[in-house]
Amino acid sequence: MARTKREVVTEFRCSEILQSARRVFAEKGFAEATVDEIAEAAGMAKGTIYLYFRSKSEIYLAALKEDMTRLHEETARRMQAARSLKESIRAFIDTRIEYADQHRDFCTIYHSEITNVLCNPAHVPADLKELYERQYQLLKGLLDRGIARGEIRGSRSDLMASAIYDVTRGLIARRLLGSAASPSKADGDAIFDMVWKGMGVR
Amino acid sequence: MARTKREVVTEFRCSEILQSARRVFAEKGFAEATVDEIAEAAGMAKGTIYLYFRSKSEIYLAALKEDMTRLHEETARRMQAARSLKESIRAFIDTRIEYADQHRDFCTIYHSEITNVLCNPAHVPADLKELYERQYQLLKGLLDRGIARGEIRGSRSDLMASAIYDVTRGLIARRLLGSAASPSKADGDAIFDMVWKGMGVR
Amino acid sequence: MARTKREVVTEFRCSEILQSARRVFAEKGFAEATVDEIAEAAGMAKGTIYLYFRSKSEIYLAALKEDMTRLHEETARRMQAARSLKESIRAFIDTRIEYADQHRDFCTIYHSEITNVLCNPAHVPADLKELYERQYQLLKGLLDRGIARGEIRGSRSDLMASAIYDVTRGLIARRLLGSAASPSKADGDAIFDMVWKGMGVR
Amino acid sequence: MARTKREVVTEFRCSEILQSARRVFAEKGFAEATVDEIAEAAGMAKGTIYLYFRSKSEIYLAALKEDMTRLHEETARRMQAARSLKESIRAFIDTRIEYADQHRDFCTIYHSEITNVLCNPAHVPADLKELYERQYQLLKGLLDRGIARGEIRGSRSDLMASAIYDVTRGLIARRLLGSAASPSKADGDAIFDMVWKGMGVR
DNA sequence: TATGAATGAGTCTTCATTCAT
DNA sequence: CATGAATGAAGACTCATTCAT
Repeated sequence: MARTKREVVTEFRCSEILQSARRVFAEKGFAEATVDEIAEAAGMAKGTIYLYFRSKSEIYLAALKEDMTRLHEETARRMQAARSLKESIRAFIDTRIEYADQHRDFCTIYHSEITNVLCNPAHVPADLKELYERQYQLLKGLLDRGIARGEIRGSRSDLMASAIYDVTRGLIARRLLGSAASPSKADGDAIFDMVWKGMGVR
Repeated sequence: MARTKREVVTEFRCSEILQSARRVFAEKGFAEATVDEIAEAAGMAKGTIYLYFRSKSEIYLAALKEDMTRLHEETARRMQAARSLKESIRAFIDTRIEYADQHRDFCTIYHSEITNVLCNPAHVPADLKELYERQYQLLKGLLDRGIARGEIRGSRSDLMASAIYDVTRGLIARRLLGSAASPSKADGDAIFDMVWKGMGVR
Repeated sequence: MARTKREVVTEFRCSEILQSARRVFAEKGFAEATVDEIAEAAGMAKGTIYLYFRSKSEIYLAALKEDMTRLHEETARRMQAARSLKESIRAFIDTRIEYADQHRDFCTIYHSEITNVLCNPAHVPADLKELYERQYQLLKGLLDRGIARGEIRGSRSDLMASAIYDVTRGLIARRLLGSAASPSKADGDAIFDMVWKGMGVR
Repeated sequence: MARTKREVVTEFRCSEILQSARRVFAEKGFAEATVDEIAEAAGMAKGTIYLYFRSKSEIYLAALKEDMTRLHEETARRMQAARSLKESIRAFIDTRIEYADQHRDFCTIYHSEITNVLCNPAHVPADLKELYERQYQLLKGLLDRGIARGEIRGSRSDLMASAIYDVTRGLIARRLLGSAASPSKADGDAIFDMVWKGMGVR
């Protein structure tokens, strides 16, 4: 039970740090952010940070990983709850838009980093790549099944999955910017409509 | 005329520097790249770099701007040469895929930076934002005209333009990764097919 | 009597700490050793260390002092038990070789520190210097008496004492290294033989 | 020729740095010395130091190595110039005493470090160990030849060499301390006398 | 008394930028 | 114009020491 208490404290500290780190990284980017700033944002001394994380990189990665995992889980959950191919794709798009609206800092970091997954894969740790890949497979697997069942006419499930992913990602980025003042529902509708038609269903 | 000679030399030096800078920035990213490396890659002394550019940032921005301008011009030229809405969109996609295949370094940098245009607009200089905006308007204007002419059914030209942009961008990123071994023609076809259907033409 | 109990506990704790400290300091040297390591080696929390010692330095010094005192006492005891000048010098050498074989950690620290007594006397606390001086006087006094009695021809008891001390010290250092696989007896014999002849006795 | 000029400057800078480093390291020891202090002592900015040396350790080692090499060369030269075994040993002792009187900083560092060669050989770079070994071999080789020629009676040339080395080292250390106000000649005489008699010559 | 989380001063090292040659 | 040595500000990380529990 004493063990549990320590664990609770540790977890709390870590999440405080990660929360502050997200803010700072989102605002400044990885390179410009300093550990001092993160510590100050978290209301603790720099040394304390190093009790919970080994390095600045580790903080960054941990923050990203935590959020990506949450996003993945939520996306997967809602896609599984869907009754049809259509609903499932819709769930993918909606989950992400909503998550982005609720975790703006995460999205800023995420979009920067995902660019690197694609552009400099050598510098990206394996577990992050895997998290990215899993998201993609969520869609690709769905589309493959749709193709197998004859629901979708096309053959390039890879490009379709990527396209859905990319369009959603772009929409979110623009919403973050504030340029898209439209309600998420309207944007999601429009995006989905395009995607759905683009897939040439039935 | 003496003036002209100097200008020619200056221009030549600048382009040498920018060329090397692209290589280095593409490989290491902005933060990890050092001016020393750029100088060495350009075969000149570090001090010389500062005769032509005021700072590391300025080099970065100049390289990016030059390429974006070229890409924009080429895209605009080929879109104007197109005979129809369909051909014009196809031209947008193809130009970019081809340009990316020929200027891999640029694309790596470009994708990183465009993410920032969207995510941290405050840190991005106005002229870069404008270049980005112009690309987007190339598409949006086209679509608006298509809608006005009744060729396209939908109403959200903004989202359509973004979607075309994003899907193309995503495709290019994946091709850079080498994952897309397929010929650019096939990928372009597939992407265009989706986009075209997604727009609900006629 | 309650007082005594506390004292016993305190003494026990201190000696636990000093024992671990010796191991750590011997392995890493003063600067590289951390209080954390000492605490861990002693099986207690870092804070506990500070209940018994004011600082890392103090631990170091206490460990050294304790051992030097013991060594001094043992040396003095055996020298006093000796029947002759010859036996007495032999006792000095043998005691030290044996002590070193039994307390390797101490010797490592001791040799490092004694160097400083000689090289940077300003940084060495007075009581340590005094302990060093006492060892030296043990020899010097003996030799002075030998000279007075006409047993030794030479006049520089200071240099003789130092030489005996230094040769013994060097031998021990090399034995610690493991390079001297020869039995301590043989090494002691050889050293003593040189020293004895070198003193020009009779 | 331009090449030569740069080399000259580099060499000059390095020697400035090493000179200051010797002072600082001698006074504070390796761990307590800071690169800032060395830079200040050398009258240059901290960054400049790093143009010539990769790390604090490298400076330390370079300073030590340079001096040890010089000392070794001088010792070897004077021993070779000697006409007899006796003169040769005398040359060993005298060279070192004189060198120490002229390079007090070096000696302080040297004695600290040599202790580590013996106590923590694992932490000492190979080239330093080799320099130490060479000094020892200078003596041992000499003694082996003396034994072979029947000039020396004993058999333990290893212990004799060590003893000569250790006695000299101890004398120097004490002279550094200022405690030995006697002229180097007198001290050298006395030491040599002991050593010579101790060896049991003829 | 014992703990170990928290602190923050202190250090090495890097690198964009300047400037004397 | 070109050079590259010099600068020094800035930042990641460590660890002796403290103190609330």
